[in-house]
Amino acid sequence: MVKSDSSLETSAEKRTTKRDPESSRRALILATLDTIAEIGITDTTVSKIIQRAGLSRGMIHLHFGGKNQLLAAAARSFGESYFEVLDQWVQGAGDDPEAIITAVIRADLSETLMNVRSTRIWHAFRGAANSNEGIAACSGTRDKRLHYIINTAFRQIARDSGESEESTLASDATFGLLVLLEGMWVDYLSNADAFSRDVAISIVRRFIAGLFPGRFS
Amino acid sequence: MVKSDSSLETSAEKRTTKRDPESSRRALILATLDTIAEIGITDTTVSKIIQRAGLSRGMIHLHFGGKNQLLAAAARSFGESYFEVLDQWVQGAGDDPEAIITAVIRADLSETLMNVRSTRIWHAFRGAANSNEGIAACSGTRDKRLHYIINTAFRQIARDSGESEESTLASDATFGLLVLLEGMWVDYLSNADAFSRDVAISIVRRFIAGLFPGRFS
DNA sequence: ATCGCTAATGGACGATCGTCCATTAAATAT
DNA sequence: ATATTTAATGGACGATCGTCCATTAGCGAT
Repeated sequence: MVKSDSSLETSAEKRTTKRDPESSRRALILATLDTIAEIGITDTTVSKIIQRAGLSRGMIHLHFGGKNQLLAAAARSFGESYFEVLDQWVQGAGDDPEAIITAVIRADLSETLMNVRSTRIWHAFRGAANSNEGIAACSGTRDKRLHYIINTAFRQIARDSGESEESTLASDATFGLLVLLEGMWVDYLSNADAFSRDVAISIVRRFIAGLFPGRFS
Repeated sequence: MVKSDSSLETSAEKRTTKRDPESSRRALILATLDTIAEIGITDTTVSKIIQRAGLSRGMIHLHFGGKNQLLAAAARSFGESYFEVLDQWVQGAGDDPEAIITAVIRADLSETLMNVRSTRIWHAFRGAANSNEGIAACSGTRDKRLHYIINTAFRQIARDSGESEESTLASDATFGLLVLLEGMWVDYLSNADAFSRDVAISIVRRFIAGLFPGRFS
């Protein structure tokens, strides 16, 4: 009711009228993420954010209640965007667990998800999670979701390979893959130019192949 | 001449007189690192640092020229401390390259090097490296040194295994190990309680074992 | 046309930021 | 004992921080 009120609504996007709180919220979150990516979370101030968004000072307090809550909302939005893309790759992989794992790896290391902007933002939120509970919550949520997707697939692979359901193989593979992907993001962050996605994918797959002989070619 | 001036000098450490610039510098760096570990680099201010160090405001400008230079000095000090410990483990491993790799893994994942304080500090400096050149320089230095140690050992292992000197095996193993260790630090940072050093070591060794059949048991 | 609601504005506020410097005090040299 | 040197002090400074609120302005309802 907040969204689809006006009589006629064009297909693409809203008309740019002066009163659009939803649009303002999105603009503030986007400006926050861009500012963090560009100058770091330490130098991301209220003034810089509203300047980039082209809005007035009071908007942050009005729509989010304060800077910290805006940061938390931005972290949540960023995490959701990540899974929107990831889920698409996973759904495209079908039901085969090996294909799912491959899709997760390819997605996580793709230009769409792993780039200068996103690695900087993610790194910043990771650090801020220690002192901002809102950020910590959604940071943990992302980890849990990713963990679940990967672990489910590995457990099925282990089961298909004759391992007992509760074998440590699946949990070891899950842990190793998550750590490897996290490390890739850090490596990309500190040296994006020298980073090769193909090599990265190859390395990750070779690690998994060591745990599941015959799989992951 | 600044250090060994006074006539008699006790063996252990300096007397705690009121004038000791070297001691003041160390106190400021230590207070900086502790503050970053405790409340994050974003909230680490000049006031908090000098309060923790028990010194006066002017000391930072006097000894380092400003806050940014103090941060850079703290990053350098932190990196040096890391290698002091790592080098000890490596030297204790002797000349066997496989033992050297094992030592690097055990050292990097040891309580001494990987703990709540150090992972928080390292994560903060990684993020700050994007906007502070001094930090970026010493951050890159650490990576280069670690890369060199690991790569040298892997190349020798590859050579002993009959691979050609310039095979990609060694560089792949180096890349994979570094990424894995970096990922472990991130994983520890976001969930120190659930982290198991033994499992971590096992995972890392299993990855390497997949690249060098018969080695790393 | 008027009213009511609320998104939006932008300046005021006290607090705190990092820097700088006049001053004090401790150690050394004369 | 006195002078010189320099580590150390702590307050002043303007800038900027995040928050808040009195006010304006856009939109639907009456």
